Amino acid sequence: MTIGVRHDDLRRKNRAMVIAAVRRAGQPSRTEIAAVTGLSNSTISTIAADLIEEGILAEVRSGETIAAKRGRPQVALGLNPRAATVVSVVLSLNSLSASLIDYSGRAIAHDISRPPTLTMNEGDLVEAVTASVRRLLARVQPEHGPLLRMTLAVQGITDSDARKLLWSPITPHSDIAFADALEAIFTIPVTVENDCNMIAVALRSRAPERYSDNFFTILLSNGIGMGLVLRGELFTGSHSSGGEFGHMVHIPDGAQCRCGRRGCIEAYAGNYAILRHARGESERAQPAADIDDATMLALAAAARDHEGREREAFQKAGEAIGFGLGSLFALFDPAPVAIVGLGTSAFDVIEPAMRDAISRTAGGQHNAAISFDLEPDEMPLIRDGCARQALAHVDLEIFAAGVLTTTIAGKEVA
Amino acid sequence: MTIGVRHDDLRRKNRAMVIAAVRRAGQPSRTEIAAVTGLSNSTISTIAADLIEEGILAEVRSGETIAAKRGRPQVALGLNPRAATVVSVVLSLNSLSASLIDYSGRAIAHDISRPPTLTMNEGDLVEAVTASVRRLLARVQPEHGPLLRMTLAVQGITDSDARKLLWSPITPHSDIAFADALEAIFTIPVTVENDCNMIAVALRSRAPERYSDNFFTILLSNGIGMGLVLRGELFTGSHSSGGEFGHMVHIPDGAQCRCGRRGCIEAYAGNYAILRHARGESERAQPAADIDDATMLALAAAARDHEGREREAFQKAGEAIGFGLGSLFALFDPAPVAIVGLGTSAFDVIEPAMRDAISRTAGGQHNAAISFDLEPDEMPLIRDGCARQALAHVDLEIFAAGVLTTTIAGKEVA
DNA sequence: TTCTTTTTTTCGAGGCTCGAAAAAAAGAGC
DNA sequence: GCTCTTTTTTTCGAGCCTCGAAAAAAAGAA
Repeated sequence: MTIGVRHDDLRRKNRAMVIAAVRRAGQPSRTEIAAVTGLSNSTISTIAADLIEEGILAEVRSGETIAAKRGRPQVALGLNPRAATVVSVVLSLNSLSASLIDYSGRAIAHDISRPPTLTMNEGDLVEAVTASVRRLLARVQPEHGPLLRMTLAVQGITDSDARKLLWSPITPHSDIAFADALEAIFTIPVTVENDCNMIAVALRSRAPERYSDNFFTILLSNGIGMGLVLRGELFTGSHSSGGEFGHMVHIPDGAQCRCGRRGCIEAYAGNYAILRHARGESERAQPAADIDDATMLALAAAARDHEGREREAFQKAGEAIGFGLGSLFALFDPAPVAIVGLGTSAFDVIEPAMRDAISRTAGGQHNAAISFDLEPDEMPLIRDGCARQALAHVDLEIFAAGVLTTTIAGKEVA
Repeated sequence: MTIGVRHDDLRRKNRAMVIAAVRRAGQPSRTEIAAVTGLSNSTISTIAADLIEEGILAEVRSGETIAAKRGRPQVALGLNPRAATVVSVVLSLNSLSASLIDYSGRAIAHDISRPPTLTMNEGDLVEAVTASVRRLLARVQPEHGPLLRMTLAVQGITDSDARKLLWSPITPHSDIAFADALEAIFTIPVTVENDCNMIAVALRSRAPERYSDNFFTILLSNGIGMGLVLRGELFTGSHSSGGEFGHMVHIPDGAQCRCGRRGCIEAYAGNYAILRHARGESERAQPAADIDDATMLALAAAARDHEGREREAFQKAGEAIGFGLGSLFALFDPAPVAIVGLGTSAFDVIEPAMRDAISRTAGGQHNAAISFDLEPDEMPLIRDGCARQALAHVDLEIFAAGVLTTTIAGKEVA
């Protein structure tokens, strides 16, 4: 059952809230934080003083703060960029990108490489990641904060502890224990996350007014991925990474899907499915593993240009996604949807069929009110979401706990 | 954003936790509560003393507590049945049942009537409910606790505040403001809840070891209802009552559904759909509004007895439910499922087709591990869930807040 | 009757938040 | 340039809350 609230939890939670308020608002004053959190000025003052002394926050005295009002001017509080650093690694098909992020969320350095993920063996894949992170760290001056967290985003399914990659389209191998391997080398906590989930995290922090309570992010690429946020929290299922929108059933016993089953949404809306249909191949034809962007852009151009199999293929894709979303809306009520990835470049061809499908479902009653945000480039979102996720862990698990205070009270001088 | 934790919230939360622990465990001792909640013995002792003084808990000195061990015997704590009463009302097709429940969850009295809901006008429907509650209360001796809450369960869709019935198959009228009407008369807070959600609440309290984190309850009757519990909390969508499993899309542009759209799961698995198929009617035939139990039992018997359209109809139903569950499992990972209602009487005919369908979906990999609980009679579950829901409100909003203590501290003697 | 054992209560210490008051840091007015 | 006003931030004492240790209570065991 729920565990009791102990006395020290109180301070920990309120510290976390102050940090979160600063992260969200940018550079709020103590008074603003008090207003937002509902705590008293004196409490915020005390907590802020602690956090500043611990080097987590810093007073920002930029020349132009706000309109010079009468009265004592507000002192803006900001995250101290040197309080910590985190590493955000994005591993995708034939592509690997590691970034060092400071505590305020700014990128310090990147390391980008293009390992042939489909043909590498398991050990080499892990080695590629560690080598990339090593290069990244070697290049950095020591004046940045201590490295406290690493998050790895991969397409595919992870275990519920976010420690292993159970299955991924980028490699034939399964059950790769990335977190263990990386933790052993870099001696900091590591988690392995699904890429679409990280996109959702990024969108929430970028546009909280739109993406807050319930929303979906859908990644259109060779496969169809989904990030699912319910009640403001990432839903990742009870066993694996959940949210397998692409493998909801569209047509029972329908087209052959990459997953081995038939009729999944992905088997109509994934790049391979669109290509297959455009080429006039059978619905049972074996899915292609990797389709380059140029091919898909050419298909989209052809679909836009004239009637024919290409246009039909995108319409089928739109229909599959539309019925899928309709089912989601039946379950969760209409919620904001973000469509991410190269597939957005063909969205004008996809959208009419998609909306038509939605309007034929239970979610369709709000069809007009449903709007789709398009984000063509998923990479920056994934990287950003990864960083946010890692920073959130640092905030909650390390800085909110107030290690320094505890140590002083527990062992050292009074 | 999340609001700060204030000092008095602490006591309120811990009081709520003690009450919850007693409600869950039955008659735990103070020591057991301390162990379960992680709070110290002294804290539990203080809180328990307060709650006893306020008449919320009571020491239970039944002769046979537990095996007489050495040492000071544990004193069992129980909910004081007279601390409060709540009313649980279940309104379904041509049937209305109101129950008075004491604070310990035991039913004190019932009032059962059979109003013709399909033909009544809106005002009469509200009047039927108030009259039933009035009869119920009139019959009760005054020695029971004060009436503090009422919950009304109805099939259909409610608004997000649980105050109105937006749509229901039991009446042609819509937007019925039950909560306002009842609150005006009985001067206690009232909420209107979906029946399947209340089934989920009941199951969680009856078998928490099975139904805790994520689970689904599916009600098979003329329509198909669902209760959805995610992360231990009822999910009710952002706008309406959500969880419209029956209106997820099974076959795009398929059979005519009662909701006016086509291809919904319900259009294959609802009683009217099964009857329609068994009679050899077209998939486009208008759904029947009310089918009596005997007809459905006869269909099930026929299906069990010999091959033919009846059996085929139930198989189609199983397939629709199976693919729907497969999609759910793709989204949420496999989770316990409870099948409720008269439809369970035909479950032996439905199950093979259902399992076969699930095994052809992404959720199918765990097919063997998926077990279905059957609960033929939904009424006691709905009634019980309603009562639990009302009691939970009393626990959290009234008793945990400690009105008495506040009053004393705020205005009266010290 | 005395000793053990276990549960429950009591009591003082230490933390935390709050409100009120004080201090600080500006602009406004003359 | 000085004083007044306004707003933000800090300080301080009061009041709760939880905790651990010790005491009290309530049995069975010897």
